[in-house]
Amino acid sequence: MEKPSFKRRKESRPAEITAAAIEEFSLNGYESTRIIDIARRANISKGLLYLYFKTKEELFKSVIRGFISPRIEELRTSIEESNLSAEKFLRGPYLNLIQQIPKSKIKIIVRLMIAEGPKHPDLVTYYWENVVSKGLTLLRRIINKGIRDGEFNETCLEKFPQLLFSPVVLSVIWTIIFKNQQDLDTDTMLEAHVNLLIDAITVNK
Amino acid sequence: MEKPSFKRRKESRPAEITAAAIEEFSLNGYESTRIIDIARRANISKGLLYLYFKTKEELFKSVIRGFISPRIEELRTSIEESNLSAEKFLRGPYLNLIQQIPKSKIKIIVRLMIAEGPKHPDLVTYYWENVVSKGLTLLRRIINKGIRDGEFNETCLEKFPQLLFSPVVLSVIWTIIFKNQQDLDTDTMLEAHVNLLIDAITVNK
DNA sequence: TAATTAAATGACCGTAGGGTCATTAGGAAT
DNA sequence: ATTCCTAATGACCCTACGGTCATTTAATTA
Repeated sequence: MEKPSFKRRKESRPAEITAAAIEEFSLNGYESTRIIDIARRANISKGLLYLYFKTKEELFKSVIRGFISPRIEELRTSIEESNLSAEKFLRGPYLNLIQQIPKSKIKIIVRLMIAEGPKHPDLVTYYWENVVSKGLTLLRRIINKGIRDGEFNETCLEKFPQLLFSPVVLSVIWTIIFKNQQDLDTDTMLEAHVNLLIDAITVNK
Repeated sequence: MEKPSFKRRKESRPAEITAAAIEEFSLNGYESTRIIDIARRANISKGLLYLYFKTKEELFKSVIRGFISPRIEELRTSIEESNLSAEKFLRGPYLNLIQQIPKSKIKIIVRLMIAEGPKHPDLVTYYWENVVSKGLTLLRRIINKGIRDGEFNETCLEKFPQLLFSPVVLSVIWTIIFKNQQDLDTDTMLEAHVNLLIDAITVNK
């Protein structure tokens, strides 16, 4: 086992820096995070960080984008590769996916988008195009399939697929803000929500 | 019409300062808001602001509390003073109340709590005790009334009253972040949501 | 092993902004 | 009118931090 040389590792630096940065940004938000803290966490000097990232803002954007991008294909394939009925899909893979979110680091992104979004409009655009609008489209596709197949009634869920997702947003925010006040069993709550909505839109037998 | 004297108005200063502060904080969040900007908006000098508020942090907390408190009685009375059936209450006063939220300035508070909460835990405690836990209790009361009266099935909504509220959270965040990407008809969406949930939990005839 | 390259350092700079305080001036009392 | 009190001012202090750059030092080449 060789002890790591802390010198001359041009290739691995950017990844180490962004990894350190997401930790720090998630702890303190954008403004309160100091470059020197990120550098120290990455075991490098401040100057070296500026060799790889021109400004704090550029580093921030790079962090957000790098964090979101890997998740997107994951989401798309999970949705597209299934041949389940709409109801089975919602109760299975979809429920499973949204149950992961409040436990994953994605919630950091949600908080940062809310807190810093208004000051970084191009980040919002990126997030919209790569996550939100794609997600909405996929949800809408599922609902429509259910309607076509006679499983679901004509429903306003097709107009507002957000309603399928809204408790995820609440869960994420809850776990960020109120974890010291009251725990929330997000797994059970999200399952309950999916059940309720399916009950509401399923064609009566 | 007398032109206002900008001198010696000890009584009205604090209110003027907090009014200016909420504007600035809602524009930029806590860290990025400069004291001098708040002072200028209130037409006073920086020194005078510090005569009424010892620190930026104290001013911030005062702003949040001052903004929330007036809404609380409003909420409580709206809920307690009604003798409607549970279903009628949800479709009427409750829907009406939540439809106001994404259009009101309350969303500023939501954003600030998410962005700054982790750094101001006593504010979170205040918000929890005065808004969230009270709201949950009241919602649970309505659901239970519906069950007792035979309107609703035994339902997990009683365990997770948050589900009745979650699209409000989504709406608020949506209107803050994505207003430049895509408008959301929150009135219609919230109505659709209440309808769906009531459909799901109403006892079959 | 000497020369060369570029990765890495950290002292330093400039500025922004929270907070202070000596001074000014409005208004009340006599 | 004179005196006094205190609301109000804004110049100033000080620290924090984003960003720079001359210098050092690890690897590479000959």
